[in-house]
Amino acid sequence: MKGHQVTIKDIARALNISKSTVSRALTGHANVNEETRKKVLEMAISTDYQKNIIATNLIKGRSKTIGIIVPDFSSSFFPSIIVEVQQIAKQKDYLLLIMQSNESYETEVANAKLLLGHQVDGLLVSISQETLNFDHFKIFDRKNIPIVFFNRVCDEMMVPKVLVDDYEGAFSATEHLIKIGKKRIAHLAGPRSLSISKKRLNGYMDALKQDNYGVDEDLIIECDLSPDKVKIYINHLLKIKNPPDAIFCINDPSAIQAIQIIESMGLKIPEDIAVVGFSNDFASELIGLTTVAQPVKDIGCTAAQLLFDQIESDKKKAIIKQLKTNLIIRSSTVKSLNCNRVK
Amino acid sequence: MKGHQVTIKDIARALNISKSTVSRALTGHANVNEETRKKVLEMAISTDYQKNIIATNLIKGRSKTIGIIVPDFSSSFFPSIIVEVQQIAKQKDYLLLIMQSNESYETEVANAKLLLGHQVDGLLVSISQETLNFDHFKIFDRKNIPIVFFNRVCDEMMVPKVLVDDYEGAFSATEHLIKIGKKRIAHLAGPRSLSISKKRLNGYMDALKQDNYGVDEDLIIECDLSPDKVKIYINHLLKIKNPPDAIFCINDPSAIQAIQIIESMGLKIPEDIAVVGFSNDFASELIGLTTVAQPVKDIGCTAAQLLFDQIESDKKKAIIKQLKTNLIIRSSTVKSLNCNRVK
DNA sequence: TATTTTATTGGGAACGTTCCCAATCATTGA
DNA sequence: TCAATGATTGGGAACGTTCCCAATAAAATA
Repeated sequence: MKGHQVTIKDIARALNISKSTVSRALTGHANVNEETRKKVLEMAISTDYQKNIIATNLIKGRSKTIGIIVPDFSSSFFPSIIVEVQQIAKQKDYLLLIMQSNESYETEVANAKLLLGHQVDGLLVSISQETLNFDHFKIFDRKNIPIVFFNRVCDEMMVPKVLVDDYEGAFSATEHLIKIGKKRIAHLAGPRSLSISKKRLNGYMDALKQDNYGVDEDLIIECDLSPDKVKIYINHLLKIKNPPDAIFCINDPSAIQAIQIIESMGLKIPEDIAVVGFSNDFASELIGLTTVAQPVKDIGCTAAQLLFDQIESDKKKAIIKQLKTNLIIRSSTVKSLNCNRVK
Repeated sequence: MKGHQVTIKDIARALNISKSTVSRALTGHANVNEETRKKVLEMAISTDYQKNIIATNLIKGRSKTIGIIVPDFSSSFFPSIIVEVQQIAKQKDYLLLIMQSNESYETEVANAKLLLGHQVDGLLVSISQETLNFDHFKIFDRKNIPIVFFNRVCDEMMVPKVLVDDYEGAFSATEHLIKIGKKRIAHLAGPRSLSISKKRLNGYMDALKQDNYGVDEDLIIECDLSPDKVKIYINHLLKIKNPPDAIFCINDPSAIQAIQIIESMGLKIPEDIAVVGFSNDFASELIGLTTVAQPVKDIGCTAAQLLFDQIESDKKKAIIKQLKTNLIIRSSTVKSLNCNRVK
């Protein structure tokens, strides 16, 4: 179906000039007669000529394209970051290739290979929860294609990373639960494979220890991030002999799920059980979830900036930027606070 | 910084064979000695060889790439559709280029041109609220590059479109408000430029007329889709001399905003004012918003399918698929219904 | 008038592939 | 022994650009 696309050659033939001249006229290069240029430009418009960026990239040996691999679009977190990156890429005249790993290692590897094949000039990554092997990213490093990790990072690679202070965030969330008088604080932890899980777990445990609370292993559940599993674990937590009076969840979606389950069992939030999440997704404000806010815009900008710094400067530097989190207290931990849900 | 990428030529030189043979070995073509193939494959792996898809696309005259232009990522609606499209594209071995117009006509035009330059084999579009001129899409048609509109469509182009029954959805939403006894039902309408706005407005008006309710022009406010504006209009509606007892909003984000404003003024939902939205975003279930659900998965799949039908079959057909909506009644219109927000 | 300078142009290689066509060689059959 | 067949290979054009280098013509200088 795709008919013949107009090329520089067609314009050259039609005007009876060489393709070199047409190329010069179109790219705004010097040394082309004004009259000729005008004729070329007119012809280009009237024939719907559109330059083949692919061909240009091939000859220039760079693609003006960067890739980003994120786990999913199931909350507002990654889409928000992508919006920021997209904006910076656009302003640098780069194309952004967006890929989802769907939390699958295999898909992530396939995505990485695909991006390599498409000759990306740089890569942003937040790894899947399954990823333990990083060979597919090390290839980029070997080929000198800059790579920047954000949020879910690869510890063993010496490349720039953008993180938030997960330990500190988890610590203050737990401390908050202690301050409002909770005695048995559970933690729905993330998969052990992710360093953010470990850091948040440590923040949680250290806050408990500091206040002379014992760490009860029964109250810590490591779970993968699929919704079905979360349901099972929350239900389990509510049914143990000495159930928790608060739950600090690894992220907002699981915290929101927890709230739904807890309320459906007739328990009161926050009186019976208080809930805290992590990230401050769009939905969290609406349902009144107390959560550790991550500076999404800043994460996106910083990661993109670090990437372009490397692309443009040709030097490697394994900077680690750690951004601040911010505990936002809402009605899932403090009753009196306003909550915008339909009562 | 970007070093020399390994090419087919390098492998050929290293093994002292021709690049034709290497190409054949790598593409799995017939007529290559098993031993030679093995050597080539080994060398490819040990040198991190990655085939340049760009070059292949150039020579094959197609890009195995499709583009999608959506207004934004500010609700779950478009991301959800993209996830579906992404999945189908992947399974067809196509790359998906995701662009956002940010509700800006100019950006949309730039996006379309960029996708043309990147030689997309097809395009999916949901137009921005500013778009009144469609020349940038007609170019695709002239170049015989298939295009499919979804949700926010271009009426004047004879190409496939995927729609939901907006009229019917709005009608049943309004009817629902009438049934629960509301007398002054307002409508926060979308921008006149979008046909979905008109259809939803008509559905709203016809439902009122059918039940012998007069249409009060004071209760219909046309607004663009920016959050600030929505705030102003809702505030206005609540302050007119004879204020509404229900509001049917053009979409979920504005309905959610309406709820926030109404509650912050001390009014009760749904007793004082009932609110209905449109789309059933992720957040809507959480806050108990009654809404007209759109089948996002189906929209994404259908649109992608229609696009690939055209790409693969080479024939044009201006099918219009109209999918069913589904009114989901929650606590923003019926009090007794469960709502999962933190009380 | 002869020579240099300047403006404008065309030719052709290159980017990394694919793929057609011929070339080579060994093997088979008559 | 010779032609025919088959397997395997290499050469080279092509995709649509960019860009270097040379060619041409006109204008300026000597």
